[in-house]
Amino acid sequence: MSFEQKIKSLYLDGPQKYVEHLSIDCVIFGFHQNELKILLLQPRYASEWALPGGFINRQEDIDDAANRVLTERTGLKKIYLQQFHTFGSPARSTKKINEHFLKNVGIKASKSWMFDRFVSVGYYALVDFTKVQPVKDIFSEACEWFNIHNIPPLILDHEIIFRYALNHLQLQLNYYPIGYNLLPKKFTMPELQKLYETILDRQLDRRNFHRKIMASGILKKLNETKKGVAHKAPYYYNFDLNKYRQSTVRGLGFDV
Amino acid sequence: MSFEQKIKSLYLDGPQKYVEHLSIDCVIFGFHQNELKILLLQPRYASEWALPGGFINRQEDIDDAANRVLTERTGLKKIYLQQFHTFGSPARSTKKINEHFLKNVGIKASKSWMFDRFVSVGYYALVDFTKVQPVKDIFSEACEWFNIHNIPPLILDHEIIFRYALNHLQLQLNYYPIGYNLLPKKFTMPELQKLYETILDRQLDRRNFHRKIMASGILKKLNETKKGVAHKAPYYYNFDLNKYRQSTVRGLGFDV
DNA sequence: TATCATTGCGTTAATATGACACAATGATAA
DNA sequence: TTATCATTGTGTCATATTAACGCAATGATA
Repeated sequence: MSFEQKIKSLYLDGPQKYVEHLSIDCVIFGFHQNELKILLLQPRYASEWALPGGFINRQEDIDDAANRVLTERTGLKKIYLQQFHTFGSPARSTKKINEHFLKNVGIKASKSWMFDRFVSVGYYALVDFTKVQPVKDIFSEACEWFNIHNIPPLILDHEIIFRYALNHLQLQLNYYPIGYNLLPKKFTMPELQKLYETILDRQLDRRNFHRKIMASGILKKLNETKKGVAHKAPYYYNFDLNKYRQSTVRGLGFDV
Repeated sequence: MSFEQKIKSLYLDGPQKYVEHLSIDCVIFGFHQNELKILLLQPRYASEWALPGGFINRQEDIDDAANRVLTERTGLKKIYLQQFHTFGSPARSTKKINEHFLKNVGIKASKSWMFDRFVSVGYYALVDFTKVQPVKDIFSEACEWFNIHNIPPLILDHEIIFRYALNHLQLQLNYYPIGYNLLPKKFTMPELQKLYETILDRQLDRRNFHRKIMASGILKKLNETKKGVAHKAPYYYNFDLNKYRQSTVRGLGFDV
């Protein structure tokens, strides 16, 4: 199917395949070089960026739909995924953006389910940055990582959605261990600490962090140090998956 | 408009007024006689009960829709309301229940938006039990309070929705003060403690509870004791609304 | 007037937390 | 080869928080 055919089919016959008025938006977090990043798409013919999103197949669970979107954008399967909020302002319509897009593509459509209001279910995902191969969708001309402190202007209420996701992630940090999904198999203590600091957006005491995280029992110290590093070489650690999954960790007392 | 007309209009012309495939479900919590209760509806011609719910007007914010549903069922306005999760299994269809209902009412409708799959946004509300006047909706023949430990069989996934709401409320207790919406203007310390114990489903030490809750500064002790009570009369308290609203209280350290 | 379950206020020991000290490490540069 | 030095691993200590429990005051009831 040609690009034009795909677009036409989506705009005109979408309701045969998808649930109308409903969409998914995903905030995909990755951690790289001590920076927390999210994956954004740039829609064609638009100046603003957008969160990766998609629609829900008529016979599909919304969680599955979110997983599908994620796999499509990152190439990863079995991703850590968490629903956090549903956004349902009546102003949530991409009518203008869609019309602008269609005009540029050269397709005429006076009516479309895509012009309607959409209620969007927000999910956030934690992924291993190094394993992601960003893939743009049919509407987009770019798919890139952005540091969470340097987000470009976003369409609609996508910035609000992102803020909600980040806040949810920060609160989550108090109740569940995090890192398994964001870090490589083995990592150093300073790396893990940086991850926590980046998410919480504040400094933590190195020594107290070590004590707390070890007391939770979710880490196993490996008999191996990082090579080729200036100064004292830190040990590698990995997660004890059994304990990791059991532990609600009762947070680590890290408040936002 | 007659009952039959209303039903016909809803089933056949609903999409003109409401957003298809989308609904609201509300878990309405009330506290009475040291018991935490929720408000349930019994749909006509059905053996199982249901959470109060409704649809979203085409130009209505979903939060407003939830507020509307709540006001309709309880008569209360400006209720404490919190979105907690969205339920989107493709199995969420009330087709059979609807067909059974229509058959009993004597209305024929082979097709209806009401037979479709619904994605439902879950809200929970905290209300002052003593001020609620339960009002049943058009589908129902009863609207009653049930102790959360004695819930009758519920339709669809409504029990799961209730469990999610309760869990969310329990977690909330760690971060925000609760009680203003669930208790009368003035109340005693044992009453407040019972509320916390009921929500958390475990006993708390009377003296430690007193100390913690007073340390948070959200209570004002009134110069008045409860009358007509056996044994030592407890003092009345009320909430210091300013401090109540400011305080995230950093929980009271009450974990689930 | 004595009883007694309940309330209000207090104490203490155990534990958790925050702030900081210091030696060990090992690549880098003199 | 050796000194330098930023960084890591581990420990200490004062303070704050928490859990567990004691005891006198209250006031309706017997």
